Order: sequence, then C-alpha cells, then structure tokens
Amino acid sequence: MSKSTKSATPRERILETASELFYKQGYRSTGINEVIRQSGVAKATFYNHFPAKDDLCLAYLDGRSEAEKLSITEQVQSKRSARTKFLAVMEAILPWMETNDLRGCEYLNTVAEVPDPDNPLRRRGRQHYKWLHGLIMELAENLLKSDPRRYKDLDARQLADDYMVALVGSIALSEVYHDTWPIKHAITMVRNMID
Amino acid sequence: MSKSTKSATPRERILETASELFYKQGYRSTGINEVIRQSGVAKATFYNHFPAKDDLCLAYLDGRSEAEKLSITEQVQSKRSARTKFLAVMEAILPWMETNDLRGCEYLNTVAEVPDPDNPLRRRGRQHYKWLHGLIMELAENLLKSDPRRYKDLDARQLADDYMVALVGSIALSEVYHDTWPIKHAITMVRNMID
DNA sequence: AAAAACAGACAGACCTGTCTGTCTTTATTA
DNA sequence: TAATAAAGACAGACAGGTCTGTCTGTTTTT
Repeated sequence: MSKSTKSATPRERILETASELFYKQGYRSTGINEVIRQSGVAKATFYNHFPAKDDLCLAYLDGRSEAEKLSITEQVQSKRSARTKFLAVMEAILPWMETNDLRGCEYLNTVAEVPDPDNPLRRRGRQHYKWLHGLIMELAENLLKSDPRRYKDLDARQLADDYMVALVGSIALSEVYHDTWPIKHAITMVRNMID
Repeated sequence: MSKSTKSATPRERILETASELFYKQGYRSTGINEVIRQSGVAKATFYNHFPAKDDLCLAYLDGRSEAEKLSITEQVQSKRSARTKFLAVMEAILPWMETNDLRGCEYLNTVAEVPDPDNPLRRRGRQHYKWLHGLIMELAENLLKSDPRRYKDLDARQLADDYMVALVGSIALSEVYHDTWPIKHAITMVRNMID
C-alpha cells in the first residue's frame, strides 16, 4: 500500500491506486486483486463501491478528465493574450507527457483495448476530446477576433481541427518513439499556424 | 474455421486468423484457444510453429508491416509527379482506415497494451514508423528538388515531421471519434503544407 | 446499535503452455 | 513402383495459474 493514500477514504484509495495502475499497465493487464492489495482494501469493500471492474475504469477516466480539464483551464487562464492562451494548450502537453513517463493519453490507450465503439469507456474518450476541441475552437475564435486584420485569412474551425490533429498526433507519436520530439515539433507547428 | 483459410498451410492459417483477431479485439483480449479453434489447428501444431503467444504477435506485426510497406510503395510508385507521390501516402490512409472499420493502427493499439518501451512488440512499432518517416522524408526531398524555386522556403526534414504528426494524429483521432473526418482533414493539411 | 471496512476463502471461468497418443502426409529407399 | 521411415498435423486432456465476482464472518468506526 502506498503511503500517500493511507489516510484517504477507501474509495479514494481504490481510485487513486487504480488510476495509476490502469494508466501505467493498461486496463486489461491490471487485475482487481492487484488494485485491492495495493490500495489496502478488502475485496468486499471494493465491490461495495464499484459493482464491476468497468465501473472502476469509468471512474478512473472521469476522474482524470476532470483533473485535466481543470489543469488546462488554469493554464489557459494564467496567460494574458489571446495568442498565448491559444498556444497554452499545446505547450501544456510537454511537461504533462514528461511526468507521465511518455505513457501517452489514457483515452487513446483505452480505446485500443476496447474494440466496441459504443462501449461507455470509449464514449468517455470522445467526450473528453470533444471538450478539448471545443476549448481550442473557442481560443481560436478569440484569437481571430483579437486582430481580425492580421488573421483575416484564417478560419477558426479549420484552425481548431489542425490543432487537434497535431496535438493528438504528437502525443501518440511520442508514445511510440518514447521521445518528446514529436511534441516539441507540434508546438512549433501550432505556432506556425498563426504566425 | 473460416473458409478462405482452409487450403493454406497450418502456419498461414494461424497467422491469418491471429492477425484478424489481434487487430479487431486487441492482443490481450484474444486467447490462444480462440486462435486455435478458429484456424482449425491442433494446439501442438500451434506451439510447434510459435513457441509463445508473443512470437505470434511479433509475426502478426511483421506481416502487416511488410504488407503495408508494399501497399504504400506501390501507391507511391503509381503516381507521376513528385507532388502526387508526396501526397499519395496520406491519401492512402483513408481507404485503408475505412476497410478496417476505423480500428486504427495496429502499432498504436499494441503500444497501448504493452507498457515496457523496450519490449520487442513495441520496437516493431518504432521500426515501422521510422520506415514511414524515412519514406516521407525521401518524398519531401524529391518534391523540393523538383521545383527548388517554388519550394525554397520549405525544409524537407521539417516537412516530413509535420507530415508524420498529421498522419498519426488523424489515424488516432479517427479511431477515437469513429469517424473519418480527421483523416480527410489531414489530407488537406498535408496539401496546404506544400501549396 | 448500525453501518462500513476488514480478511480471506471460494466458485467458476479462462488463461498459457505441456503432454500423450493417433492419423496423415511426405520423403527415402529397395 | 512399392514399401517403409520420418515428420508433421490432428484431437484433446491436463496442469498450474490468474481472472472476476460472491460470500461468510470479524472488527472497526460512527
């Protein structure tokens, strides 16, 4: 059992442990027993909080989604100009990926393990990316409005789509290469889109 | 047992069945017994050809890599100009993805299931993407050489990196959204890089 | 006292990989 | 060409382990 989770409630301990294990090892590679052992919780307690393993995975994805939304929103708000706000999302990927041992995106990884596109676990991935897409779209619109003359040749929708493709591509490629160059490269790509 | 694989050798039947199952369901979700049953082969025969499940997965990845290299090379060679050759790779992704039920890239999907970056299964993914990167680099250099005046502001290395990020991003996003728009979008992205 | 967490045995299914033994195909030699 | 030897494929039981999820009973907390 890890020390940091000792004082939390059983549910929190389970979720924290599972989040770490699911992310690092993958969903199917991580057994319930391992989660239980490592979070120092009784099996009955676990099944009292989560009726099935899938529910735990949903809670894991939802938890990380909320955390990431918060983190990204904060980093965008900390910037002044429409331009730096626009760039902030892509720039936030690099430190995030580095602290994650280049394990990539939890949604991309989960999608790979769940073939059925209608599975709730996969819906969560779509939801999260749709939120991100919406945010970037908004930031793009604000950027274009901030200096209409300069950006008169750009389209917010197009810009946001470009952004998403570059962002996701850099995350996936960095995981494959186990190297951060794709993310660093994507940062300049996004910069070049607007400069 | 599927009909089409009836006359092939046992090894071929195994590999063909496994390739389909691993790709559609994922590596860990597919059991050896399922492969054996569906390919109509005895268990001893299977283990005679593949010492362990991982070896089968390696053969699957290698097989698909060779097939894709061949397919892409053919499609590039079928084009006339340096420009259309350059675009051909990205354009080939759309029909490939559509015939694959938008299940995405076998290497990206396998990477998600294998946490250790040094695992041979993950090396295969890197290998394949390095080959693709090399090909695109080559096509970019030829493009730039074909009209140095027009493309004087472009750099082949930069172009190839942009290309890779857009290509991988569009594959991963299409899988997440279960929709081809990211690929269609990436085609215009790549076009805009050089026009 | 009631609710929740603990510990852990257990069921039943599935997993990979081994093993025994029979049958079919192929290769070699008379 | 015909007999025989060798190799490989077949069928499937089996071992040993892991998986999810259930259940019983005890202890702690509220």
